[in-house]
Amino acid sequence: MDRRIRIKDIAEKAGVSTGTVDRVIHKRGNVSPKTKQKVKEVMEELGYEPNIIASMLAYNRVFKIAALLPDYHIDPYWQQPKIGVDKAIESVKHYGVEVVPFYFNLFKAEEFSQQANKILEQAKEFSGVLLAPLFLKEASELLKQCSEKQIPTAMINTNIEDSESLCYIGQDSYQSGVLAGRLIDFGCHNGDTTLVLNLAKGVTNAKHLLDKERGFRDYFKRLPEKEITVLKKDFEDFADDNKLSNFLKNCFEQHPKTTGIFVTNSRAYRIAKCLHLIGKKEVKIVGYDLLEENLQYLKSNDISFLINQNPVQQGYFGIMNLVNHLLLKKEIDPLQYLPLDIVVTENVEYYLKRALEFSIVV
Amino acid sequence: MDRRIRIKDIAEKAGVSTGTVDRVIHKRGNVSPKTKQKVKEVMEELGYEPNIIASMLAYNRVFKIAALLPDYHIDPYWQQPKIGVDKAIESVKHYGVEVVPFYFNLFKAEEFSQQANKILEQAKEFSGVLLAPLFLKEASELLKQCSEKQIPTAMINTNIEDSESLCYIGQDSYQSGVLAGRLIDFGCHNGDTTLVLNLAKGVTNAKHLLDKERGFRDYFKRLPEKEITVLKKDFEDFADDNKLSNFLKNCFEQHPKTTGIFVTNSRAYRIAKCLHLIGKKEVKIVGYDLLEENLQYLKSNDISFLINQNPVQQGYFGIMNLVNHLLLKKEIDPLQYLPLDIVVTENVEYYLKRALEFSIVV
DNA sequence: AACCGTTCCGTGTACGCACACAATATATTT
DNA sequence: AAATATATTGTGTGCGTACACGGAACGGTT
Repeated sequence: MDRRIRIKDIAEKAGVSTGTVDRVIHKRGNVSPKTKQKVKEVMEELGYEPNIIASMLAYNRVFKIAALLPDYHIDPYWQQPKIGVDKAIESVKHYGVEVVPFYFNLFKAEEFSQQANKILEQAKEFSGVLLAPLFLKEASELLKQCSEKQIPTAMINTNIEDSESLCYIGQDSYQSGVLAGRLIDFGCHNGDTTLVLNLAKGVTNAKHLLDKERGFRDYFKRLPEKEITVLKKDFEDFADDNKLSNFLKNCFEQHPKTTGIFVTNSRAYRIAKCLHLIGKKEVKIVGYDLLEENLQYLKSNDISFLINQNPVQQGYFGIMNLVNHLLLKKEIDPLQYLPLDIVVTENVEYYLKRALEFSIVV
Repeated sequence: MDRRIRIKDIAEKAGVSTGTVDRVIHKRGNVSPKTKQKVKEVMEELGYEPNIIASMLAYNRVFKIAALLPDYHIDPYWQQPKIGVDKAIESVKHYGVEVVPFYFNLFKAEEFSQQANKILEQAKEFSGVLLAPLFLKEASELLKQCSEKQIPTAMINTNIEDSESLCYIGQDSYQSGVLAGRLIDFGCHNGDTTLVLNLAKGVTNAKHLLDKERGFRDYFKRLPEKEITVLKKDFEDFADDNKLSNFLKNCFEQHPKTTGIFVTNSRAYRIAKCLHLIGKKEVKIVGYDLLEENLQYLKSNDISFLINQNPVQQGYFGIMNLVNHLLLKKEIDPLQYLPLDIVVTENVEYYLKRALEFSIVV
């Protein structure tokens, strides 16, 4: 009855061959302006929509995508984007998509560059690149090179603005800071102090961390009824119980009215543990990410809230956007903010389950 | 090199024709036990995985799915699952999937039955049924009939347990009640009263509403440090400002220490409006769903929290699960709880955006 | 041995598109 | 005007699978 329009139908109606229609569709040139016009008209009139299935079958080529991500042996957080990437591969392997992972130590910019160069060396191999551009300078360079070579790139976790990247998938750092403010606020009283804590090696003034802090401060600035002091601290030796405990003790001595701590990355569990050690139980902690270590303390109510960065989805959508762009020629939204999920004991289970089962396949 | 194994490869290695392999794969019979065994062995050995793309192209048949949903003109909430359904259609239309909607008045069980019968009449047409089984008795009947006719069904919004349905996609009602308890608790003090309010026409003792209430009560039962009184009320004339306001006024007179109201469906905005009218500003409201009407009051802080039921995803995954089952023969998880998103002013934007852009296509 | 009915199996075509190659038309040069 | 280059168009094959059709093999009956 109302079967779908095929290339053949267009060809017949336009009085040309399917080859010519094909050339018009794929802009392969070698078509006279007149027939090109005619074909386009007929396509418009009949409302042609390509049959992707048949297209894919005939296309018969492998798309290789490079994925440049932090080594998840070094930071467990990065297992999660990898899970998402794997799910995506599973979903689209029928389309002949392959993903080649490249890992770097997330504390070493030079390793990032090294792996980036590896990718660039075999650039002809790759139809797209997924990356976590943790290092501004080094990542910008890679993005530039890819752009020159016409290789689309998708960024996750960290956004490098004004880059030529196809898209960024991740969270709105500023707004996640604002949200953290709101969450800390639930346990705050007038005159309290609250601490923004960055636990990281090396003084990483990464933009997304600064944005979080700014959002956090802005939340409290906009609060008319309460006066809250916001302090910002960095601490590098977060892996050492003693040092971290002492650091925290010091903080409380200097600022005894500290009632909330906002940990700007996934290491809130370190704080929860050390607060336990030094016997501070009433301090509210807000942190990021559903790591196993964090979940324990969330369940025991030592961590009040976790903000979920949806890392699995970041990996999944990163690949999917590249595929949609490359195979389906879809328009890609350059800025794709994922939701800022508020996670408490009562709803954590479902986020974990989703992260594992997440697969929309087809 | 390591190209994928085709039917042809198996045929050659097994010393038979592709037709025979095809018969084995599709269990069409007419294959001697011996060759059948041989073919299976070779498939196993070579690790055959069907090329879905080619399969779909050759299959060349239309899958019709019936979607039995409440009429969204009567309750705006139901626009959202429809959006999800439409997105799903968009994603899989290339596979020859068609969805035929059937709408019923969500306040009239007999309309549900009526539309269900329409579907059953043309049962041979449909390869699957998506439904929101709002009415236990009527829906059970439909599910039974479909099961007998071997038509897979997917349920959203409301779960009918022990039915023969392929899957349920929605939220865990009980746990969403628990979560609501936690959220109301943020603004509660010892000795306060809190109100569970069901705004619906007809005394719908739907199971999922009872579950919500039970979860809510259980949350407060488990609270050692506070003593909170939980009241449950139904009110039918929720569309009438005056009646609802009077009803609320009455409640506050009888229970002056009421500090929180848990609205068990998407009509929290009605309460927010009437609290405004009667000049009660300090009462916390927790409700469901990101309806336009609710969002206004969320932004003005008259509603404290909204729990997102992910209605768009319900529709989307409902269709997708049927497609995965029918086309890809995937194993389907019979119980798929979606996350219980806690929505506040600071993160609402991203949930709205996701609902609109949500589409994983491919 | 001829006939018939099963059971079993191979061949061929279609699905809609991509692309290589062949074929024709048109322009340019000699 | 012929020869050659170039632009334009048509044809055919392959992608991997599904399925209809027809043929071969086999067993049993007369």
